[in-house]
Amino acid sequence: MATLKDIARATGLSMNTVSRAIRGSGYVSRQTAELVLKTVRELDYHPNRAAQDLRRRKSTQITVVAESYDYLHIEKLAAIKEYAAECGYTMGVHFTSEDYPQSTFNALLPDILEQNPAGLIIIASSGFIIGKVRELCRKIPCVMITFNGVPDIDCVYIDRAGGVYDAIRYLYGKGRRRIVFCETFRARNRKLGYQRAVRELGIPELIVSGTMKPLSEIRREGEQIAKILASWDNPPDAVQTSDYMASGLLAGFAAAGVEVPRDVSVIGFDDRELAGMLNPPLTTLAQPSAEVGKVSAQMLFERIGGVRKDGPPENIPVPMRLVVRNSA
Amino acid sequence: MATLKDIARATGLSMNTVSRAIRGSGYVSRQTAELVLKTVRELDYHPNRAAQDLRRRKSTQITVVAESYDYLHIEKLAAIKEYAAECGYTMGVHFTSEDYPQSTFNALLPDILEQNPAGLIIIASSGFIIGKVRELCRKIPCVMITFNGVPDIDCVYIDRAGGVYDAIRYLYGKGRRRIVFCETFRARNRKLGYQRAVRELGIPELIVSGTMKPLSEIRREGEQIAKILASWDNPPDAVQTSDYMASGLLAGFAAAGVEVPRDVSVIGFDDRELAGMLNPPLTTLAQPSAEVGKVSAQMLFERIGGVRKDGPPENIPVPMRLVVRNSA
DNA sequence: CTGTTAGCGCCTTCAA
DNA sequence: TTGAAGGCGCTAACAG
Repeated sequence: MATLKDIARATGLSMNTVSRAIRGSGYVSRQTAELVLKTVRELDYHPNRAAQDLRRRKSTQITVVAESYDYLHIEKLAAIKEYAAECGYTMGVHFTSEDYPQSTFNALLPDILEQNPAGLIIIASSGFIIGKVRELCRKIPCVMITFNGVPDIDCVYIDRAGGVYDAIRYLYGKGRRRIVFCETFRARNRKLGYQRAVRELGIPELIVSGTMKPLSEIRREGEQIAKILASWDNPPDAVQTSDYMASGLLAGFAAAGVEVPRDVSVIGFDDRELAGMLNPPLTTLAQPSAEVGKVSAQMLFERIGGVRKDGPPENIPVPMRLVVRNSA
Repeated sequence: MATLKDIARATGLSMNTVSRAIRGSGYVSRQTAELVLKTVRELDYHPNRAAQDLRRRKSTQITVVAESYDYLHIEKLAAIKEYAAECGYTMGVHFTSEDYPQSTFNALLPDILEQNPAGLIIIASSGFIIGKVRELCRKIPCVMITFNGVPDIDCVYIDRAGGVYDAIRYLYGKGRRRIVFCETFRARNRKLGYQRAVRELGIPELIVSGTMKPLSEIRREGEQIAKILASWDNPPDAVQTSDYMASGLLAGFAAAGVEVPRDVSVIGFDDRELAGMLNPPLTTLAQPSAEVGKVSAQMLFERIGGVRKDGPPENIPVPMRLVVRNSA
């Protein structure tokens, strides 16, 4: 790879002049500048970021750490990368994953610190990692993407409670009065939104608990739950639950001769890829993944840029969007 | 952040001795080493990778470029990262995406080169990008993850033809004789595998073409195709197609009173998240995403490590796996 | 076993 | 408008 020195030699100028010409900063005659730029192109010169960073004493890379690898993460990564690129930064990525035992957050930390990133975005919700980040953010700007707000850490989270609240009101607006909330893994926030809505609307609180089984069994469980719901003396006219569970509910309702959405409406949660492919296509609350990624990057660069250098931590909820398809 | 100099000052040793002690390379007395390591911990010192790389004249970062952001990419990224970490490398990520117009491959190139990565893994299949990579790999080790092999470039690709070939033979083994191949976007390789299988097995070639519509309409199209297939005088007893299209077929067959898999078997392609959630759960050919990621990383590090420094380009197909669920 | 010297590629300060 | 000198954090080559 060509270096500044190569350009200097080729043009007969000093490295310094070449450097200024390339950055367009400072005083360089038009002719000199043109000569330099031409030579840069000829030698296919690209400045060395590591050297620049070293000299300027600041890194132009941010690092994203994702806990496990949810499919939806890819949209967050893309949005973060996009925003970072606009700010002139590159993005490194790490995964903490149960599939790869050496990839615990702790094991990753030295690698992350050695990279000396300008900032960190951590997608995680485990108490352990939150604790770690609490220490970490004294040394380096950190923003988390979490399930819930965390008072003393910058973080952005999806307003799951608000999303479900909206969904329940939507169902109510459609005339539904017996709305079941079918609880699944990590549904605490959603449940809160459900409860607030039914209380306000004065309709009965009907909560059914899934057994929090692994993904591969959720569908079957959903089928069974649908059959149980259908057999109630006074069956529900709507259900809110996860997309995964909803896939089972739809199959179970079909088997029980209950028609969706005529007899019962179903609203899912997440808008995973499968939602639009179910039968009928699932009305669901979409995770604003790209938005979350973008907002987290904005927060991070405010800290990095010093605009909000030492301000108090902020928590930003991002609203969900109800994607209306055919199931409700 | 603490530097080597800080450690040297704190211990009263020279920077060099400290450096050797930390790297465990060279001759350092046990006492000195212990003192250094203790101080390192106290000051929370982490070597600066940028400075190390600069001095050693080699980068310890690889870069992955992904064309668009398919959900399945996240598994490839995780596997690549894992392998890279084992080799002591970190991973930067870029996306070329239609959603973000400034993220064309060309626009990304300067950023990538400035990072001076030790190697590149490019997940893409457009002719344009392949052309670019052909130039690029003269300057820096490159491995591509593509749809098809590319003779003059290191690449790994999923053996789609072989996967479908196996699936057809599987169906034949189950007694199916009228097997339809339902063509969708980018199905050329798959079609080849289908054609080879039916030729060998001496059963009729039955190809139905989808209209390559956008994802959101594929499901509806699948429903219609299912109805058409069901109305044939001599209807098929099996269909192979994409997971997306299969979701529509299942819905359409259900509506037409055709039972899957009793009357007709359906085998999908990709094993996307939705496959296990359909009704019935879909038997499908799984993309070996993690395997592809790992193999591509292995290839790259062979080039980087010089083991295969100037050998001829290699093309490695990775076999698919038939995930048997309920639809076939 | 330990310290000194030099320099990776670049940019900032200062002087010309 | 240009150039020379110095140093970011680190390590390799060489002395001691």
